[in-house]
Amino acid sequence: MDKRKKQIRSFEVAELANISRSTVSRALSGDPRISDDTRARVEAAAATLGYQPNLIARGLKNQTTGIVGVVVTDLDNAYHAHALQLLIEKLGAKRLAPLVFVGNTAEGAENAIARLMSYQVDAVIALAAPFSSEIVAACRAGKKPLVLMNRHDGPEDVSLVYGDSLRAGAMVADHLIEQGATSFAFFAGDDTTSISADRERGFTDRIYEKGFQMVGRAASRYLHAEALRVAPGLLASGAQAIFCANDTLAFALVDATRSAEITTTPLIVGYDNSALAAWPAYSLTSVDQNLGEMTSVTVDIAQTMVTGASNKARRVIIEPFLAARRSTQGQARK
Amino acid sequence: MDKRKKQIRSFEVAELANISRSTVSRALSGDPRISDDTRARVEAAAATLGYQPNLIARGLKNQTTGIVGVVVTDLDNAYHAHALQLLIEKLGAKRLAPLVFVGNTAEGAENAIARLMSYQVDAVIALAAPFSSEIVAACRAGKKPLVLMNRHDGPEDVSLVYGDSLRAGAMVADHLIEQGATSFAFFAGDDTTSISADRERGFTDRIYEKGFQMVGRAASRYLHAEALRVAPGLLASGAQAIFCANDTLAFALVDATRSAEITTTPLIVGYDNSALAAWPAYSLTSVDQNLGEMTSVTVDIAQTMVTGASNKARRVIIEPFLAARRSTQGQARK
DNA sequence: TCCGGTTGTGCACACGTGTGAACAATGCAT
DNA sequence: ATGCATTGTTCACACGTGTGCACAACCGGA
Repeated sequence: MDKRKKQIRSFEVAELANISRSTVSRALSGDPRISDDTRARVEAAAATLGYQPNLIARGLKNQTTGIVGVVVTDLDNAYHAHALQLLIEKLGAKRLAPLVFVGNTAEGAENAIARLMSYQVDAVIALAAPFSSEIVAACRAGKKPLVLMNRHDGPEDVSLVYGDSLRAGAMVADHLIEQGATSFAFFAGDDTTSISADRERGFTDRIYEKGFQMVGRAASRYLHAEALRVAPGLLASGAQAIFCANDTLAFALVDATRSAEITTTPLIVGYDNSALAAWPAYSLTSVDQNLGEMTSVTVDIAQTMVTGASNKARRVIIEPFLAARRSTQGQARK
Repeated sequence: MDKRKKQIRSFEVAELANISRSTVSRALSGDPRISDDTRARVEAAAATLGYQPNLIARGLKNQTTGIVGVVVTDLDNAYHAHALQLLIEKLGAKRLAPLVFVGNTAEGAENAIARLMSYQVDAVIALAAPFSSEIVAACRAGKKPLVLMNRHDGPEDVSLVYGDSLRAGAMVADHLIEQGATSFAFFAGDDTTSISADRERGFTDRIYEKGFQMVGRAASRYLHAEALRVAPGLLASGAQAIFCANDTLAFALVDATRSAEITTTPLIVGYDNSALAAWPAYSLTSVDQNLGEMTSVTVDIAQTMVTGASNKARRVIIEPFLAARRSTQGQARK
């Protein structure tokens, strides 16, 4: 209807303060050449009019928008959803705005990246994106800094932030050996990234190093239903302790132990320490990747690149820790 | 380093095609006044150069950015996370870009909205935002259309999309009565929105209408740990069937029945039909709000307002349905 | 009075795009 | 040959902002 009621611009502020538009800009940006009383007058005028600068126009002029593209896949996975939340919160705290795209479908991914670049984002954060090669190419073409979360391989010019999967695998092995287990198995995921493979390698290397044997292995996509079908075969291996590449797999495995008729329940360890792991229904021992620190470091890197303080790609490894719960207390679970 | 390698603009395309810049713009936007062969030439040039229009500049000129602000709270709640994922996907399918803000902290909320408006979003979608009054005020001041998801009250000029909680409550009551229950209880949430209250009213009204009695009631925030502390008191009421305002509450209630020493486990119904409800560990009967349709309608409304096809606020009620599982099969659970 | 320095402000341009209006070219009828 | 409609293209401006440069005002010293 009366949509033509104009948005208030810096011009209106200048008019009210009896001053030129450029002085308004300088006063609000803290230019030292502006006298204190005119600055006060400008600020008063801006406040009464409720002036908010148009960040689109500013972005066009300054060639920097304050927008960070975030590419994420599979938000059904609680771990990714939590990471996204932390990213959004921490970007917001640094006055960066996240433009989020979900790239599940392969065709949508290509498209999403193109649109993301069209919006002149200052940086791109990709979270567990399987199609990262296109992203890398697009960011390189557009000269945009790129941070990959949860991947440990990539070209020289992209930043990497990821958990120390090898060390985590070793930690889990030590913990299970301490609890008295002597035969072991691994429940793998189907990552296109090699995250699952690293967890497995760190685990098995330590097992062998300590003189024990791996007696079973299975793999499944990170879907509860599918993992549930695969689980009985893994349980049949008779392993006393099973390390799962992911909490979802671990929950399915626990569910399988309940429905199947087995004499002894193995010790079970998951990965991601999702909220559900702490619930009494599972009380699952799980590796915590320290997502809080991981996301903090990620946005720090992104911001550093944006402000131009440095454009050197960095790679940071985050140390995980183990949240031990009932699922690895051999005696308590008879 | 060599960051001064210029981004290719429409000017470069025009240069390559031996044509003026405005003709490039018209050719790509499908203006019928452009001859077919020049259009083909322009498209070829754009393709070889990999031209992607600068949406920031376009947004400034057209006064419409294609960006939709999404405000969400509490992404830890799997239900919200899932809704956000669907919103992002469906906005993407309509070529709208979601700028996401999390407004958990009250101080951050005010700030987030201001920045959101500064980015000249075309519309705002608020998902279960408790601080909606500020959002309404900001959108009204900025003349931006606003869609509230999962709220059934609001001013005349904002659109509302929400599930029919009263009907869902009645459906649950009918289902439990069918299963043979004769005494009932309700486990309430602490919504600032009145969603939980509606679910309760629809439920109890039907219970009374059928001549039965409510014998218990408890309330908790939507946190597993807190709900777990409250649950035993509710179980002590001896109700044969308990309807929970939320799956999280229901899961806690189920956990409580396991740890406590009770002779008969009540029938339990949750709300949201989260992924976990289908897992065998709980197999929880739950109300499905039909999030797919809800989010579709929401982005449809947003898009309609953006394209200017209509600026009349709409309110749409989504019909829920019941996913019945083992938790309400009286005989199977002895 | 003139000059040079300091301090505060305004003019005009640029960012990359879309679009109304003007204009060149062509065909057709008078 | 001239007027007129049609078709394809270009010119010039606007969107709202930041900023280099010029410039006004003022002061102190010669």
